[in-house]
Amino acid sequence: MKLKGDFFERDVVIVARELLGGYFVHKTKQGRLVGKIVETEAYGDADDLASHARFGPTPRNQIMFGPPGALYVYMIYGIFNLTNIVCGKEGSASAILIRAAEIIEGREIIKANIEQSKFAKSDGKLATGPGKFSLAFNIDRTLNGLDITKSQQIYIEQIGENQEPDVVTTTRIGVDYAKHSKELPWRFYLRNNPFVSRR
DNA sequence: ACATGGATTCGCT
DNA sequence: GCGAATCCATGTT
Repeated sequence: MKLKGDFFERDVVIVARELLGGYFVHKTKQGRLVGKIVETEAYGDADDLASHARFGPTPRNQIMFGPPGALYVYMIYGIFNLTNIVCGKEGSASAILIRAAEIIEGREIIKANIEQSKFAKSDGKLATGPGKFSLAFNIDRTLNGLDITKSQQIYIEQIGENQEPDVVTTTRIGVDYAKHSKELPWRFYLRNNPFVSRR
């Protein structure tokens, strides 16, 4: 079933873990793209020195302060877009970075999407990293603010699993600048899944 | 107005 | 392990 607003209106760290195994769905003009989420990171409010919210509300990050279930998409290094989902109550700032997915449906379309970029390669690995995930699933900044709990175009399905997933909890990638916050165990991935971006 | 540097990826060493 | 590619948000002057 599709995830609704109350799922995202909770602590970002809890939601980040529970998102693992969910199916990210984007219905594009070319066809349906579906990926199983295998790696996430949680980003918090002003106390989290790795989060865009650390400076308070700004034009770029204002969507993080809005209602849960919204997409937060921004450009990094002038090259890639990164896909996040806003969590917590309206007025609080937090979001989950989707870092990697296992392709379930739309592989050929996704390959073509990735080949459009000068800086990503489609051979072998398709959505193994946040930049490649966004490319693969056609997520760009025009979708910033889209409510995935109401959209028919983009949503996340929770699949009923027989058993609890085996989750690895560790520190986040690429946040060495974040002083003490870089030690927070806010990265989650499915153990032994080959599509996780790094060990 | 200006300077800085990043929630990345790939290729070369 | 390191540097380049390349845009723009943010903090500082």
